[in-house]
Amino acid sequence: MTGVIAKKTGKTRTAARAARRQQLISATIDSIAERGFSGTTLDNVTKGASLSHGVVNFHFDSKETLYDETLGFLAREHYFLWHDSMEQAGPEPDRQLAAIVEADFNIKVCSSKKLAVWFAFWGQVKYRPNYIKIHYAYDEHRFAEIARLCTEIIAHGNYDGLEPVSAARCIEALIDGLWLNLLLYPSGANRIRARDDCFVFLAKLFPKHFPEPGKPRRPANG
Amino acid sequence: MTGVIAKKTGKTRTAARAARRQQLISATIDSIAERGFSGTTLDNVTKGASLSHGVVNFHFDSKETLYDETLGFLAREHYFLWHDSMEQAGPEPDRQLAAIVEADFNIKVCSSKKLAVWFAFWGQVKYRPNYIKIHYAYDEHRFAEIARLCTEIIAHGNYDGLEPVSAARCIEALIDGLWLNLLLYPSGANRIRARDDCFVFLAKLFPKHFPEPGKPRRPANG
Amino acid sequence: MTGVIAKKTGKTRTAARAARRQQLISATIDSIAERGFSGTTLDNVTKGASLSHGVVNFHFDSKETLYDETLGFLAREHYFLWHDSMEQAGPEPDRQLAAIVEADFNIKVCSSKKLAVWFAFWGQVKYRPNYIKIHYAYDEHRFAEIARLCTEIIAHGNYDGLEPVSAARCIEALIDGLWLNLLLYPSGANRIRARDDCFVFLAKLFPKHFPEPGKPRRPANG
Amino acid sequence: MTGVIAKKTGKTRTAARAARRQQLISATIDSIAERGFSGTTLDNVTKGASLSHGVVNFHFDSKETLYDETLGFLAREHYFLWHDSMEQAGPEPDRQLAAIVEADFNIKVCSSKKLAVWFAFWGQVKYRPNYIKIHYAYDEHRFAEIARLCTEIIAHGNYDGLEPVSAARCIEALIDGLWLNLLLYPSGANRIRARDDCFVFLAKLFPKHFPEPGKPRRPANG
DNA sequence: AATGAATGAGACTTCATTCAT
DNA sequence: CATGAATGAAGTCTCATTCAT
Repeated sequence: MTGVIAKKTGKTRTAARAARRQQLISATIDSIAERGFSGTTLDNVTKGASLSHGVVNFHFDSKETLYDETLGFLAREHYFLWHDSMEQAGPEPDRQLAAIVEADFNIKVCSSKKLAVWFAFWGQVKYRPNYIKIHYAYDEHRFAEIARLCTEIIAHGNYDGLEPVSAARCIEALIDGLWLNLLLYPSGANRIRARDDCFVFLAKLFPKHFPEPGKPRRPANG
Repeated sequence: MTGVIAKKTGKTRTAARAARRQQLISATIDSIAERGFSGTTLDNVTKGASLSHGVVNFHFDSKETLYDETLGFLAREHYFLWHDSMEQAGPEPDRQLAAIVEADFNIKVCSSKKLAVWFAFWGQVKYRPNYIKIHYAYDEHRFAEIARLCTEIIAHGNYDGLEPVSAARCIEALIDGLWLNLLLYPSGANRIRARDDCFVFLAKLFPKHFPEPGKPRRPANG
Repeated sequence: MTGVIAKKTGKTRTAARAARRQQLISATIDSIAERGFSGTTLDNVTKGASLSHGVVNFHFDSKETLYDETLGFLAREHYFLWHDSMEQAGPEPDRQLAAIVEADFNIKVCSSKKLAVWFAFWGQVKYRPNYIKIHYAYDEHRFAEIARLCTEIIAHGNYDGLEPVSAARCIEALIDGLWLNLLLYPSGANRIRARDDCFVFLAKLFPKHFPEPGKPRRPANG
Repeated sequence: MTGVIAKKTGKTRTAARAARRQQLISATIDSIAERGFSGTTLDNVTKGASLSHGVVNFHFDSKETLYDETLGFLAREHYFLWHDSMEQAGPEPDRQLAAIVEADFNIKVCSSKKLAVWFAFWGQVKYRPNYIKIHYAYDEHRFAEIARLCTEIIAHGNYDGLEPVSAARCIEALIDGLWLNLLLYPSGANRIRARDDCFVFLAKLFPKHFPEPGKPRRPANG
C-alpha cells in the first residue's frame, strides 16, 4: 500500500518536477524574447514563471544549464514539427519537401518571439560550444533529409546539372535568411509571404515538381 | 604661422581622437567575436586596445553608444564594399548583381570574426531599437539596388512571371542564410562554396544571364 | 499548526528584515557623522554594520533611498522625543514649551553625532527635494504646536504686542542656531549651557511664566 | 625699458591670475548652490567659469584647496559686510548691533544661493578641520564684537541679571537659526521678516534700546 | 521541495589629477 | 599659461549562486 502511494507520490513529484522545469524554460524563452540574453536574469525568469527566486538553481545546475535546455526545447519543438509534417505528407519527395517548408513558417516555430530567441542563441553560438552541439544534434538530421529529398526529386525529374547537396544548402539558407528578414522587419515582412518566396524558389529549382506561383500545385501522383 | 600651428594641432588632435575611437571600435569587434556580447566588458575592450580603463567613457557616452558606433562601422564597411564593387562592375545589371554577391563573400566582411559580430547584433535587434535603425539606414538602400537590378534583368531577359521584388528578397535571404551557415558550421562550410551556391541559385533564376555552374560566365554584351 | 509556524516564520522574517534595515540606517548615521556625506560609501555603511556589500541594494532601492529613510528615522526620533515630552508635561502651556526645549537638548537627539548628521542633511536640502519633504512632514506639526503654546501663554500672561507666530519662529530659530553652535564649537559649547540660553530667552519673552536664570521656576499652577 | 614692460606684464599676469582664481571661486559657489557638494565636479566648475578642464589644478593645488578658498572668500565677504556696516553706524553700541543684524540679512550674504553654500560647508564641518579653522578665524572676532556691544548696552541700560556673553550667544544663534529657516522654507520665509524677528527679540532683550515692533526706533542719543 | 535573505565578484561609470602639446 | 586627452582609483549597483529556515 505504502509502496503504491510512494509510487504515486513519486510519479506526481516527477511530474511536478518536470512541470516546474518546463515552466522555467517557457519563462526563459519569454524573457529572452523580451529582453534578450543580456537583459535576462534569473529574477526575470522566476518572476515570469511565478516561482520563487531560488528554484532555478534547484532545478538546474546553473543559468547556463537552463539556457542549454531552453535551446534543446526549441530545437526539439522545431524538429518534431517539421519531421511530423514530413511524415504526414505521404511518400512523394516533393510533397515532403513542401511540408517541411510549410512547417518552418508555422506560427509555432516562426513567431516573432521564437525567432528572437533563435537568433539570440545563434548570436552566441561562436563562443558557446554547447549551443552548437545542441543545435547540430537536430539540424544534422534535417539537412540529411532535405538532401535526400532533393536527390529523389532530381532523379525523378531528370534535373541534370543540379547538385542535390548544393540545392539542399540553398533551401536551408533561404529559409534561414527569410527568418532573419522576419526578425529584422517584423512590420513589413510576414510569414505567408516568406513561405511563398520559398515556393517561388522551389519552382525555379524543380519546375516539374513545383508550380509557378499563382498556378495550382500539380496533383498528387501527377 | 601660429595660425598654421594651431590648425595643425587641431587637426592632429582630431585625428588622434578619431584614431582612438577607431581603436576602441576595432577592439570591440574583436571582443564580441571572441566572447560575445554578454562576455564583452569595457575592461576587455580597453585591454584589447591597450588603453586605460577610463577612455571608453571619455570617447563614448556609454557602452551602448560604443556598441551603436561599432554596428555603424560594420554596416558602413559592408555598404561601401558592395556599393563600390557594384559601381566598378560596369553598366550591365547582371554584372552588377554578381559584383554585389562577390562582395558579400569577401573576406573583409565575411570573415568568421565579422560574421560572429553581425549575428551578435542581430541577436539583440528585437529589444535594441537603435540597432535596427542603424542597420536599416544602410540596408534599405541595398535592397532597393538589388530590386532595381532584378527589374532590369527580368526586363532584359523576358523572365515572365518573376516578381523582381520577390526575387530580390530571395537573393538577400539566401545570402544571409549562407552567412548563418558559415557561422554555424565554420569547419565544413566555406566562403567560396557559399558564393558558388548563390550563383547556382542565380543561374536558376536568370538562366540567360548567369551560366550553369561549371560553365564559363557569358561574355560581356554577349 | 502549520499556519502558526508559517505566521511565526513570516513574523521572524519580517522582524529580521526590519532589523537589517535599522542596522543599515544606524550605520549610515555613524558614517555620515564620521565622514560626512561625500565620504560615506556603501562600503563604509555595510562594513559598519558588519554586513556584506550587496545587502544595501537588497533592502533599499538605492543609496538615495537609504539616505531618505535615514533622514526619516532621525526626524521621527526627534518628533517622538519632543512630542512625548510635551504630552507628559501636563496641561499647562509653559510647562509644555519647557518640555519641548528640554527635549531638543536631550543627548538622544542633540549628540555631537546626531547634530553632524542633521546639518549634513540640511546642507543638501536645496537640491534634494526629498529631504525637505521628509523634514517638513514632521516639522510642520512641531511649529504648529509651538505656535499654539505661544498663543496660550501670551493670552494667559497678557503679553500685549507679542505676535505668537513670530515668537514661535524665534524660539525655533534660537534652538536651531544653538544646535549649529554646538556643531561648530563642540569643545567650547555644551548642551546644558545651550538649553539654559534658551530659557534666558524665554524669561525675556514670557517673564511671568519663565523665571530669571538662577531663580527657581514658578511652582505649577502658581 | 624691458624691465618696465616685464613689470607691466608681470602685473597683468598677476591680475589675470587673480581674476582666474576669483572666476573659479565664483563658479564653485554657483555649483555648490545648484548641485551641492557631492554634485559639484571640477568639470562643472570650469564649465561654469568658461575655462578649460585643466586650469583648476593649475591655479589650486587640489579640489580641497579650491573649497578652502571658496569658504575663505565667503567668510571674508561676510566679515567685511557686517564689520563695515558696524563701523559706519556711529559710536553707539545699539546702533552698531542693529547694523550687524541688518548686514546679516543683506541680500549679498543672505541670498538663497549663499545660504545654500554656507550650510553646505557647515554640513561638512565636523570632519573637515580646515573648514572650521577658516570659519573660526572670522567668527571669533565677530562674537567678540557682539559680546562687547552687549556688555556696553547692558551697562548703559542697567539690564540687571543679563549675562552679556549669553546674550551674544543668543543673538548669534537666533540669526543662524533664521538663516536655516530661510534655507529650509525659501518660499514661505523671507529676509525682511527674518530680520524683523531679530529686532523683536532685541526689543525683549534690551527694551530701553530697541523699540517694540511697529514703533519707531528711539532717536539717537535719546 | 521551496523560500528568500545574504553573499561577493564584477560590471559600468564618474572624476580628480597628471601631463604632453 | 592653457588645453584637453589620458589615467586609474573608487563608487554604485546588478546578479548568479548559496544556504538557513
